[in-house]
Amino acid sequence: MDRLDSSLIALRRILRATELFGRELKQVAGITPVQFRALQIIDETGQTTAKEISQRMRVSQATVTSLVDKLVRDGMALREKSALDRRQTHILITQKGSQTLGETPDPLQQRFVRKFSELADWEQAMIVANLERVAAMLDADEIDASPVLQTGEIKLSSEM
Amino acid sequence: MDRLDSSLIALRRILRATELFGRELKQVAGITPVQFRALQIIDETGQTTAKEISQRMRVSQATVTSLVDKLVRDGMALREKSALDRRQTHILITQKGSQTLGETPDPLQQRFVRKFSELADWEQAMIVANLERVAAMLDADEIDASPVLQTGEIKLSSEM
DNA sequence: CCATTTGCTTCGATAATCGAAGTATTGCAA
DNA sequence: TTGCAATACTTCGATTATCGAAGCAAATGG
Repeated sequence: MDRLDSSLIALRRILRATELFGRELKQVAGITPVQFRALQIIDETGQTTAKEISQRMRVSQATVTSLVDKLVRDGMALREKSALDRRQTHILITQKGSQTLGETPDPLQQRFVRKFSELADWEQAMIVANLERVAAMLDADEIDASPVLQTGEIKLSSEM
Repeated sequence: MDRLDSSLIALRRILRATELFGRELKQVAGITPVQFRALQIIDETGQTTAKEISQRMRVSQATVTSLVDKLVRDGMALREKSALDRRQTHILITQKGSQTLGETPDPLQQRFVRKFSELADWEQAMIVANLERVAAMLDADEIDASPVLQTGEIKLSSEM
């Protein structure tokens, strides 16, 4: 049972770290992790809809509306009615948005990347295998495998 | 670099799972993860102060006040002025609070515990070692090693 | 005994989140 | 074709979590 405790504590530490890095992100870059995540999705998809964001972030459309409101308010994104289906609204990233995405140093990722890179090859392989194992243990069946997440989001350059 | 991506994706999956389990907890048990965490701390310490909770959860005292307000409102906790130092307020858990703690099935922990228990001995050891390693990589230096965390909290019977 | 520190609450603000209700618009079916 | 259901989104009202600043009361140290 000792091992179980240790593993849970380690998991906690990981979660806490992401949480705290989220706050740091907010301080440093003036954007919240959630907004950052939405912006990433808008950027990736080029021309997103509220529905798309809502599905990928697994939040309600109402939430997306308020999120996009904030991005628009801050000049990071734009809304544009779709010509084809006028119920839809396309959401576009602005220059400023791209710039923010590009410049924002995600402190969590940076730290992890740095430390990870310092490891020996076999160590990296082992860590990946184990992280994936744990992820598989936690991923509930009802939850599909989409690698999207809302809190303490990790910025990934080459994202699915 | 592929490994880095894999590890980041796995990390994400872990974070997302905890996030979603947090929501489940709220639905099922009617208590939010944050409140649950506060309640755990109150329970563990027997007679906590707002300051203690604030430090362990790493949130401001103002936040703790509002958190405890909710716990008190819901009959999970009580406030009691300290006789020794009358600036302090002791925060106590109520019967209902204990009951909630005891009965609440933390879905994340349950799942993890079950899966973890199924593993072979050496696998468990390896996972612990690797999780701890990752935790160490993410734990910023400024952050002390206390295994406390606020979001997607994992319930631990024999904590710390 | 006064000034400072400490512990906590109050106030006002913001973000994230939801469900329900409302507004267009599309699309299918009779 | 007309009309009703489904779809896409917003608005509204509510809740939680969170903070900083300001306030109040008690302790403590000169």
